[in-house]
Amino acid sequence: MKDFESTAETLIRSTGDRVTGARVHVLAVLLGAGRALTHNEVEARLEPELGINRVTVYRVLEWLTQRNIAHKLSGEDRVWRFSVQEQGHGGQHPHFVCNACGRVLCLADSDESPKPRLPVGFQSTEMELTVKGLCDACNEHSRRTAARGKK
Amino acid sequence: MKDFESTAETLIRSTGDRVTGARVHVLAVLLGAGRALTHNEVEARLEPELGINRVTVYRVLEWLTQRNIAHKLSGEDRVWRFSVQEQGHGGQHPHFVCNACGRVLCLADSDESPKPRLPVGFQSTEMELTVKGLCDACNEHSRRTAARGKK
DNA sequence: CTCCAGTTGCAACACAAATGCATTTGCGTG
DNA sequence: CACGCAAATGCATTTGTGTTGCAACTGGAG
Ligand SMILES: [Mn+2]
Ligand SMILES: [Mn+2]
Ligand SMILES: [Zn+2]
Ligand SMILES: [Zn+2]
Repeated sequence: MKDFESTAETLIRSTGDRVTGARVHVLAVLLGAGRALTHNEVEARLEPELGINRVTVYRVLEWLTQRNIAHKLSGEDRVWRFSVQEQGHGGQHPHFVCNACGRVLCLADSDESPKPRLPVGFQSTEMELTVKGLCDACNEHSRRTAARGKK
Repeated sequence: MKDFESTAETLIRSTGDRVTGARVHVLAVLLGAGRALTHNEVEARLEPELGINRVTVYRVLEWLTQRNIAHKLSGEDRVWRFSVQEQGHGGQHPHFVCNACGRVLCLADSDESPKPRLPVGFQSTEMELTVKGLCDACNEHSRRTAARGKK
């Protein structure tokens, strides 16, 4: 908890921009999440007595993205998800989305480059890979359900 | 035009469901587009005198997706885009998004499978690859602008 | 031609995200 | 430490996409 807040403060201070309560608390939430969070999930994890406004959370998340402290990604549910830029993950890295619970997380960079053929005149600058499937929890759950059915 | 409409009618009739004006016209628009269109783009290309309702367009696009005549994909702008399922493109295929004009189109399937490493307990069922860059038109445009700047 | 399940139109709704503007605050300066 | 002000925030309102409930309409089977 407190640990995430001090890490957050350091990261924010390093940008040269203002260190505000909202920024520290929002970033601390992201640091402690271990996965990509929606705006709503971030807001739900902020203690209510902090009185941080909904719009402020939006703006802080946007600011974190611009400063490359976090990155945002769009999902099938038309909702932005934000995740801290973990070290070891390059600027571009694949993501995983659980088809059952919707969890989203960043994956380690794979060395390979698929590079599909583009039409003539087209030029590629970046690439985004999303892997879909079942996360550990949902996988375990479905395994157990199947076993129970067999009995 | 008329050609797309008859193709559309054939495709729709083959589903066994009702062949309605809205379905024929919406599908004809998609067939003539050559790229993925948003709901708004589809609506804009429908002649106003047809009097096809906004909600109907949504429902037709959804129906086309369920019947695998079209497929929908989510973009960074939180807007669904619909594209006819072209033959030669498998159920899963990569997509291209132009960073300048936002054009979205389907790419031919690449034979390679990148398969990034997943955390333990995770299971992958499908994968989505999006290539970003400049389309032919925007590429040409930026090339010309650069040349003019040099002069 | 008749009938009715499937389809459509319309109004209202849901909900993430953005915007305008007044108020507050972090922090550099003296 | 108090001051000043650009940056940040809170609040109300708006925007944009997509959805839902329900009454009216219609494609096409019989
Ligand atoms: Mn990521
Ligand atoms: Mn496609
Ligand atoms: Zn899951
Ligand atoms: Zn373009």
